[in-house]
Amino acid sequence: MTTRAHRPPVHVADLDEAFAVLRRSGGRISAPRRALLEALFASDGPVSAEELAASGTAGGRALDIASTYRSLEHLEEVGLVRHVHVGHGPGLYALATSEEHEYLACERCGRITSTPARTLEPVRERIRRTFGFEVSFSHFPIVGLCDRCAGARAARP
Amino acid sequence: MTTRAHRPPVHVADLDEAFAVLRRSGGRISAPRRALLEALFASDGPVSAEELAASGTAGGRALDIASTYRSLEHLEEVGLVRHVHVGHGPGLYALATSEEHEYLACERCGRITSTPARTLEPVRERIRRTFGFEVSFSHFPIVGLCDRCAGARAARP
DNA sequence: TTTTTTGCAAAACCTTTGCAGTTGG
DNA sequence: CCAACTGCAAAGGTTTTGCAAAAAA
Repeated sequence: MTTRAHRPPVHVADLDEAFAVLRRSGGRISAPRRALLEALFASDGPVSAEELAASGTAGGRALDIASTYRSLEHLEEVGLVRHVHVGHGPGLYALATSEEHEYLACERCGRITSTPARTLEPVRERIRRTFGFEVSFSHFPIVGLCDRCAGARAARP
Repeated sequence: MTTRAHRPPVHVADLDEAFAVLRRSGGRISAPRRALLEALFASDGPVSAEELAASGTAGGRALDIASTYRSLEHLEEVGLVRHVHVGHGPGLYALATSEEHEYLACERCGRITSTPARTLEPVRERIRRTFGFEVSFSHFPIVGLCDRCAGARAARP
C-alpha cells in the first residue's frame, strides 16, 4: 500500500561507483551522503537510520536524523540501498546487492540471516500454487526462531 | 525479543463464553471489555485498536485508546485475542480461533487472507530443512501480492 | 547562480506509562 | 471494601514535513 517507486537494485563495489550512480541520477554528493555510504559499506548487516546517523561525517559530527531518513530514501529510489522491517523496532538499511536478497529474522536473539531470493523460490512457488499469492520476503522478512534459538528451545522445552 | 507470556488460544463461540473465560482468569467484566469483545465478534477480519475503540460502548461513548490497548493486551494474555503486524500501520486484533491461524497480507490492496497454521506446514518444513529456522507467520505474517493484485500486475506489466 | 540538500524544529503516528479516580465482585 | 480497571495526560520510539540557511554543480 505504501510502496514507493524504486529503480532496480544497483550493486556497487565501492564508494566511487556509488558516487557515479548518484551523479548519473542527477543527485549530488554531499558530506552526509558520503558518510552514509561509507557507514553502509562498513557495516556487515542491515543497520538502523539512527546508527547510521550516529556514525557521522568524516568531521566526527553526527548526521541529522531527518536528513538521514531523506538521504536513505533517495539512495533507495536510485537503487543503491534497500531497507527491511524486522519485527518491532526501526527499519534496517543495507546496500543493494546485484541479486535481490531476502531475510530471516530471529525474534529471540535478533540475528538476521540473509539469503539470495533465489534460495526461497521453492517456498514462493508453493505459496503461489496454494494461494495464488506472490510473496515477497525482501521488505517484510520471515520472522521466527533461528537454528540456534530453535535448538535451545527444543533442548529445554 | 518482545514476546509476552500468553496462554494458549481459547476459542469462544459467543460473548458469554468469553466472559466465562475472563472471569475464570480472575479478570473483571467492565463495560469497555464487553464493548471490545462485542466489536471483535462483529468484525470479520483483524481490526486496529483505534477502530475497536471508536466502536465504543453500548452507551455510544468511544473507548479511551490507552485503556483499549491495555484491555486488548489482557484479553491476549488470557488467550481470547491475538494480534498481527501487517506491514506498516497499526497492529490488528482478532478473536483467537481454536486452531492457530496465519495470515497473508496483500501490500497493494490491504486484503488479509487467513489460513489455518497447518496449511503452511509444508512451507515451514521447507524453511526448517533449508535453514534450520523455525518460522512463525502468526505474529508477523506473509506479505506480498494477493491473487487479484498479482493477476492485475501480470496482465499489465 | 540555481537547484538540491541540509539542519533544526515541530508534528504525525502508534503504543506505553503514571496516576488518581471509578467500579465490579 | 479493595483490588482491578478506566480515563486522561503525558511521554516514548520511529518516521515525516515545513522552512530557511548552506552548499554542490
